[in-house]
Amino acid sequence: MSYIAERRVEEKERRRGEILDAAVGLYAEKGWDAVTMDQVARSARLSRALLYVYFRDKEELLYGIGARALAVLRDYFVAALGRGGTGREQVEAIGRAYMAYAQQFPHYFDVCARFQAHSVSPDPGSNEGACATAGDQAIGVVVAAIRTGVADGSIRPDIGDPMLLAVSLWAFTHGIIQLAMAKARDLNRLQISVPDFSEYAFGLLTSMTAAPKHS
Amino acid sequence: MSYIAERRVEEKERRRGEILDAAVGLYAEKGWDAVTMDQVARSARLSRALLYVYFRDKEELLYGIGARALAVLRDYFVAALGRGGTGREQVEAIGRAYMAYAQQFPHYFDVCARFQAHSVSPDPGSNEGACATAGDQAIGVVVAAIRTGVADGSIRPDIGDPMLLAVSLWAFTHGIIQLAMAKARDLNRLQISVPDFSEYAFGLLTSMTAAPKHS
DNA sequence: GACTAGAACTGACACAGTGTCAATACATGA
DNA sequence: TCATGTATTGACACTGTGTCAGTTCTAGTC
Repeated sequence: MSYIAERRVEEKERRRGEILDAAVGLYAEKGWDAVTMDQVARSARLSRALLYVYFRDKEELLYGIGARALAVLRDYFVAALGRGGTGREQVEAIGRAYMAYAQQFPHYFDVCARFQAHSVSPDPGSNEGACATAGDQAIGVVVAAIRTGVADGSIRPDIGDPMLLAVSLWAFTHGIIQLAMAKARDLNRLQISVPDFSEYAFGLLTSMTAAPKHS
Repeated sequence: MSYIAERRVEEKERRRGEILDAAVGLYAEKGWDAVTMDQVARSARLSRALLYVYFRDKEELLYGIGARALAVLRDYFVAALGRGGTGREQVEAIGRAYMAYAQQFPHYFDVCARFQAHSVSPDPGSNEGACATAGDQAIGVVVAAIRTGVADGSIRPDIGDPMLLAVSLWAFTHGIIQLAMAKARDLNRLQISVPDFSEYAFGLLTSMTAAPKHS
């Protein structure tokens, strides 16, 4: 009796995943605005109307993708934690992980950018909650690395609230990547190569948190 | 004979301006995505079809608004130049001008954010050219302030290419404002007040360019 | 093995918005 | 007055979204 119900739930979950797969694939291929629900339905081999059973509307589907994107990002951050020795190196590794992530999954970064730019709707029951949770976890990883750095002396002790620093670094790094990804053409017009810019800006960032040599 | 043609051109320009006025008003009121060409037409008191004589499509209209937005931003930057004594103070004043601008004209900042995020189409004949020009002028103001600062010793001399620093500062500041404007709710959830965050992050930025006390 | 309740699924519809075009109104100069 | 070109519009075709009544499928009941 409840075997069945259980399997039903599983299959529903699996299908939900298939829809997301299809949507992500199309997103990566042509960008979100150019993706139609009909294409998603075809790609997932089901009728368009059924999509609306699984996702209230197109935006809800985007939130579903966002939850995935942020979960992957969090995993990248966690993996970066292991790469650095000192806390400061960990923070730097997280920053580089964000850049690598954006290069590897431009469409995921695009979702992040959308969330960064637009205020999320205050509907707590939906996929948006999953986004917020994954986002909080990601920022939590940064905070942990900062705390480590302050404790081991690799980060200036006067940085104040680690959460404030974490959010600031996030904003900065996000700004770098966004500009580097979207404005390659314009940067070149200003005689700037994209890797040069990224390295330069990132160098500025890391120098910011360094503990002074002679305390 | 050419009196007439001249007046015609003027009137066309004026009407173009009226359309932009209407579009900007609606943009400020409800956000770009919710603005329809029909609303713009009604607001400017002409038929929808005529809009397409003045602007190839809705995106072209957005570029028109963008050109305005960036021109206003450039003027803010220029005005800020006069406020600071040293070059470093000028740079800081420009940053604060950007923040004030975003607060005063959220819709204009929104346009800037759109351009920051999405690559511009490579069509050189259109309004997009005006955007690029105004943008270049704005960044030029920052570069000038940085040069002043390096010359008068208020900015560290080892900052490298002023253009690189200018673009980096732009990216950082933009990142701060974007997060502060869109994520007020989330910041509060993380126990962070928006003004605190802005001041903190901005402080980090300004400390970055400071010349060392004992060179 | 029929019967049924409910879940999964779909075709067809209504609606909203964009961009286009043939046709009309208008103004100017001959 | 007419001819010519410009300004303007109503109506249309098209695309995409979200909804819903109705059909198909499936597990449980007798």
